[in-house]
Amino acid sequence: MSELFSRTRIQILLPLPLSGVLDYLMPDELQLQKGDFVTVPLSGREVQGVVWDTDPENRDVPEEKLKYVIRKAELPPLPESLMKFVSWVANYTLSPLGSVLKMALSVPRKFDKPKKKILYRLSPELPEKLSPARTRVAEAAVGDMPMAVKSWCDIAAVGEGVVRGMIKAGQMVPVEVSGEESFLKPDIELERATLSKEQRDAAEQIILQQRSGTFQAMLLEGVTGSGKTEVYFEAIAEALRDKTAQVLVLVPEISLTAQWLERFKERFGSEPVIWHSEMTPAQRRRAWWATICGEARVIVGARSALFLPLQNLKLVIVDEEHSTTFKQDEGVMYNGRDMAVVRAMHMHCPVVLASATPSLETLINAESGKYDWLYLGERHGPAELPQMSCVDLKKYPLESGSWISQPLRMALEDNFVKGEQTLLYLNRRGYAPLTLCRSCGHRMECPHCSAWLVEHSRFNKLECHHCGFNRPKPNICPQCEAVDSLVAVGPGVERVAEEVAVLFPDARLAVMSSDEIASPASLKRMIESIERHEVDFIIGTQIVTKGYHFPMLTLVGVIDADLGMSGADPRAAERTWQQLEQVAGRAGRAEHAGRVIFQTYQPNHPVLQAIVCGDKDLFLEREAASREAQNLPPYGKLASLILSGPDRSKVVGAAKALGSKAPHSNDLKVLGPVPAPLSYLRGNHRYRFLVKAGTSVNLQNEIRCWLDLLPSQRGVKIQIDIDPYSFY
DNA sequence: AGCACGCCGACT
DNA sequence: GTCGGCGTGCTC
Repeated sequence: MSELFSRTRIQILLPLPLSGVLDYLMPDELQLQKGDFVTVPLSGREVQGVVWDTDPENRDVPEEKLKYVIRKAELPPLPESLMKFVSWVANYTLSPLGSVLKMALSVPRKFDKPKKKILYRLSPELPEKLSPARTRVAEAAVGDMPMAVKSWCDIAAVGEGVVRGMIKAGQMVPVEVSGEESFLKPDIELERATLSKEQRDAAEQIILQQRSGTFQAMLLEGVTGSGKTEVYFEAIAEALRDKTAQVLVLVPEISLTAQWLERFKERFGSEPVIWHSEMTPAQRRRAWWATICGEARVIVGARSALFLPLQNLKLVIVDEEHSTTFKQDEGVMYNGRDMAVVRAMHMHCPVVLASATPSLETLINAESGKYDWLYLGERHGPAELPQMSCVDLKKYPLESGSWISQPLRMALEDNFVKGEQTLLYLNRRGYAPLTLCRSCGHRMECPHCSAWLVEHSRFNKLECHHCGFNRPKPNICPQCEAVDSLVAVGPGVERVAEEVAVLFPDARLAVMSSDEIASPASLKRMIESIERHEVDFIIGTQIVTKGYHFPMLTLVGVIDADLGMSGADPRAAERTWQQLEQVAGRAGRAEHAGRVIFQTYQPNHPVLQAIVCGDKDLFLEREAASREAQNLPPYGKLASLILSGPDRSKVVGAAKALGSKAPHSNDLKVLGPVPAPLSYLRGNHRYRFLVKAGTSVNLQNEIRCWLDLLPSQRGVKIQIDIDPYSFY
């Protein structure tokens, strides 16, 4: 009987943490193809998924278990290139396939047809005379394209009342459209910035590559202010001459790119489509639809934008490619910069990695010729760097409770007297990183993590920077009950600010850290205040390295240049270099010459030496040699495995069992298990393995086989991080 | 991710 | 004796 009906199996991938597809039956009335969006039953509920395969011969699951697909969504299918990319990322990161799919489908109500909307366009019969505001609206029109009231207000820079008034007067007429409101098209014919010869050459190379329709990674290197953005804007404009081409621009933190968006708007007449995780459901939906329909031409986004259903991707840009924010450190752990290269490879288009301080990985790829290398600005020879020097803290010891050495203090004074701005850089939030009982030696630690609680004097609180736990600062030691015995040890930006306030009672101070800056708007306010020279001393964490220029800033003091130069992180030196270089780049941008003073206990450390002589090549050479000697990325492959769980003995047991089965060969070493650098985090005990392998080893396969030797232990979670950036 | 199944404490 | 806590495990 059942043979009379064709019971065709198809394989559906659901956006759930499942490692593979589930089989379903295809109803006769539906012709389902790979990539189609469908709704299927799953243990009593309805779930949306994607047809991943249509192999009717696949018979692993008994037929009586199979259920029918409920319906097909009216939606363009998931592009095959995105399916390929999802599979690739799952395989590379050792994540469940469904978890990766979830990143591509993280859009609410995407299956509902967009509902009808009323937009407005100019009436064909406009009166001769219009008020100035209404004239602006009339002139802002793009052809006779209908737009929402809000869009009219934005592009004409008028209030909503003006547009509403015109509607009432019949000067604008309503148009009913189905679907989401369109995004404005970028206008590639607008007048462009005049490019230097060097910029034109770089842009030309990207354009040639882009036209050839083949994959190529390209490093676009140039100091801040050298015009990298104009170069790739030019390439974007050229790519958009193809009327269906899409361009993807990845940026480290979309919330910090207001200036970038301004420049884009100036060049292309409208804002690009934006994508990041903090968007509202309605915004996400609109951007996602515009992307899958091919209407979105330029998409700017955080790393998750890589998983958008782009139809005709012709160019990928990764701005600030050295930024570690491209690395996702939870869930599916991927590096947005590296995955952008893979995405471009699948799409047969070039990818441009832009930075003033490229990552060592990218530089080595450029040096070996694997990536094309485009420079802006003289890279060799004498650079116009600020005058840099070290203060050896062994020679000029700090007084107790003071973090500013005598030579630095004199420089601060000198600069203050001259009426110029000074930045004090310390990458440590809060008041003090450690609170200690003077009478019993008790350290205030987080109850959920093996980490000290950081004092935040503004709120009189102690806070854990790893899990967010916080408590009021006690007056009595919780251990020995001594009264008023708790003392702050070590500096944070708040404490340095306190010291500056004592040294310079008349000076105007600004503390810049993520604690002070709650929103992009408050950041903007602070930057403008600094630009207006309403501040004499800026005391800031790495938030100040994010590419602002303060023309009146002529002195930078680095409170602790040794921070982050020790420890197990193979990229610590490089990161320190990039941060110090970016901080140094803040000094003396305009006509004022700048100075940078580094306080250090290790004035002979190669990183500092290289920075102080301004010898970037020397530093990179040394750093590359050191990584090569240790077989670390990019000369070797690295993965971290973290076992964690609330029961310490279970975690240790599982780690030992796993350790005894660890693979070993000439080309692959497993180190560990050892307690992870934060051996207790958010209530979980953590043990870590590091897997180091040669570049020819298939690291993922080795780890898969290794983990398959043992059944998964309940109560113990295994986290795999391929090419880890975080060593906590 | 949901949702059911399942095995131990405070209620009518 | 039941209601319900959320730990574990499966979903085609």
